[in-house]
Amino acid sequence: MNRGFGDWDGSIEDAKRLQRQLAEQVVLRDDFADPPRWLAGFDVGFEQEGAITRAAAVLLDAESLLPVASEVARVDTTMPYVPGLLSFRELPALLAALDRLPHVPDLVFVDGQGIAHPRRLGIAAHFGVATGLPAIGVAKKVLCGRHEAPGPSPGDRTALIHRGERIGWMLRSKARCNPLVVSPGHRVSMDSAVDWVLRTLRGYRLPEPTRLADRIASRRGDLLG
DNA sequence: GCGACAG
DNA sequence: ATCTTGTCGC
Repeated sequence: MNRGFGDWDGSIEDAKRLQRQLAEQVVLRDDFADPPRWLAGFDVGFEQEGAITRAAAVLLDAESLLPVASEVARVDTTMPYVPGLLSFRELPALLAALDRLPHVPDLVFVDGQGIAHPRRLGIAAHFGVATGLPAIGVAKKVLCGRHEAPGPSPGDRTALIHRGERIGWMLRSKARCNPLVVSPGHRVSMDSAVDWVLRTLRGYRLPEPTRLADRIASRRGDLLG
């Protein structure tokens, strides 16, 4: 394919048109190695007052959840942050980081929404369609949709609904912590999306793939501590 | 028209 | 996202 932006002309309106077009290509069924061998987590941070976009990619062994590699890619920031168009700002850096990993992951976790998006193409879904890789979106806040508050225990969840459609889950990953917004991105079912987030938790609010990528992208240190 | 609004 | 230490609550 290209780089994930097809024939986008650079305008806001055309970006939305492309999102609706790419959203039609999203696959919401489980279609990845069973069991997956390699997992990967992705997140973005910024340097120089936002002039540079820094993407972090961490590869983990699916069985042990231990990181086996981590890469950082820096690219010039081109677009401003616009709610609903996040991927147009961050996807280029994420793809650059992906290219640096020593192995192609079997399942990817991206910090942000999957299909829990106004046009069903959050950054995790865009990443999935652009790369063809199975992806799950793990966000810290809701972009759109309504929901009931999930119970207090880890694992408790409620449905996130937008315009009558089921678009994701509100998941309590850890006691006394705000719930996560989990939604499938590509080649992953609604149920597997939450199951995999739960299976990769390590006592923190965020699942390991995203938690580790977060630390690196935000310049807090390496894979230790 | 008004408020909300991933990172 | 980012600027940033201690502090309140469980």
